[in-house]
Amino acid sequence: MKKLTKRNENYSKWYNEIILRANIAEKSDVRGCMIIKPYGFYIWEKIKSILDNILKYTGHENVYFPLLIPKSYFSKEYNHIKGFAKECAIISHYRLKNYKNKNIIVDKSSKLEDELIVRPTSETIIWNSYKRWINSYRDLPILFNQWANIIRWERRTRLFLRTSEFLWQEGHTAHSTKKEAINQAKKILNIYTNVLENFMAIPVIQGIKTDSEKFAGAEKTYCIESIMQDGKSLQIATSHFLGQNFSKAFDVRYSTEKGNKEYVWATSWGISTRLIGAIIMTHSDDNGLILPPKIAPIQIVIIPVYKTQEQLNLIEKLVFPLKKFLEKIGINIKYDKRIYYTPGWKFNEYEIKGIPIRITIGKKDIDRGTVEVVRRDTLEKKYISINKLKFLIPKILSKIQDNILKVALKRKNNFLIEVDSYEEFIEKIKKNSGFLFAHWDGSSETETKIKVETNATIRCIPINLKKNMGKCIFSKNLSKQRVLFAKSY
RNA sequence: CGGGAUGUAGCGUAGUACGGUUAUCGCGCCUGGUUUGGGACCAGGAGGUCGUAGGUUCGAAUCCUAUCAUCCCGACCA
Repeated sequence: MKKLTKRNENYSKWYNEIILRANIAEKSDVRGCMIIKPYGFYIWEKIKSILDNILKYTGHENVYFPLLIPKSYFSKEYNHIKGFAKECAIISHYRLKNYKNKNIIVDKSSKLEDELIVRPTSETIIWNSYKRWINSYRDLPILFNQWANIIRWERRTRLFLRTSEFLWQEGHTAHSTKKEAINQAKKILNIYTNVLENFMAIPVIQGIKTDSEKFAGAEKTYCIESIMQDGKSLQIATSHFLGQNFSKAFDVRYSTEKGNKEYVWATSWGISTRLIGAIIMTHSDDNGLILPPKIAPIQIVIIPVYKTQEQLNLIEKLVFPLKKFLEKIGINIKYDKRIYYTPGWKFNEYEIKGIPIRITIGKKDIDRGTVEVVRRDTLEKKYISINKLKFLIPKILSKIQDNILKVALKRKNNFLIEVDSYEEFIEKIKKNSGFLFAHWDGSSETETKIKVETNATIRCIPINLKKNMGKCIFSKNLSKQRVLFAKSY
């Protein structure tokens, strides 16, 4: 097997190769849809279980709504469907028939009167139910979450970053006050930030989308953006304050304590399998994937090096108790004694897969009472005495977790550049230099012109970065604060 | 939807200008043996309706027509 394409030679080729070679996913015969393989799906399951626990702990409940949505529901919220109309899959028939021999055709007599839309997101079908479930202030808040797949008919797709079908989590909440709904949207943004930074080691920037970039149907879209190694921005999560748009469209009112009828306030929010793309592009290097220990399906791999059965027996006398001990404290270990692959082959294989720690044990080690321990993030090789090993392993795992966050954080800060002239802006954006932090006059016209001329968009109006007055780099008009421009995935 | 290109084994490919034995090579796969501390080696083996359909011809991967699919560039993209 040959080496991976290097990142600085062809970043997107490197990205595609790493997914195939690490056995995370592959393209399917269905255009724009991918097959997520066990190793990749395990990463998704880890992310899912971490977030799911936090959501449950903070009072959210999981539900499941149908995949298919009657077309008529969509027409109730015009702004919302406008954003999705061009990428909806429609079910118009429900039966096949055998034409001649093996030629299967659609049975035209099975045409549906009210066609069904494969969900691009579930606001409409969920709000149709909220109408029946919400009558009183006592019914609120409703904090529902759904783990599901959705379809958006994308013209151009990339594994994990933009696929026609993807897996996600969509939260849909209903509240009695505007303030509570806004707080909910912000709270979710913080939960996402926590999962990203503390578990996936991906440093992020919290912000608000401009009108042109916000979710169709939302009053305000909060978002999380992250910068990838190549200097392009990736939208990682969104949390929408929907105002009363859906409650008005679906006529969802509740009786207040005083007996008045009020429309309820809403939020929706989601993260998707796109996060797997973010992990790859945040942490990995030219040797392959680098996974944060907290979400790695396998945290440690042990590779025996042996010539005879007697040697293998000696090795296993050490390996089995160690494996048992570490598994007991919640560490996932793989012991790979396959004889038909050489140790050298395995070293490369597990490097591509990004397994945080590799332990090699051979006759030499047994004689010396040590094993060889290699960290995936630094590729640093150490010999550690067998006695100390079981206590040091958890420490090394947490060091790796900290270190890759630190590296990513440093890169993010280097990519964050203040720019005060349009000339400099154009020059930097040509080189994909990351987030350009520049003054903007707040108008959609300026935003569009900059986009047309430079291909850069306003990724967000940051929440936590300093605010000061200035002049718009494009129009020279007054600007209240700097915003983040970047090229994005 | 506009412009360009490509379809040959699981993957990557040679062969196509100018039609002519049994369609080339590498990786991977299977069997046996030797190996095993950074992608081992030797020997043998399996695997193809050359995207699909039609046409021209004594003869088509190669020429013609249609069709399908994919990729790239653009447009579009909460």
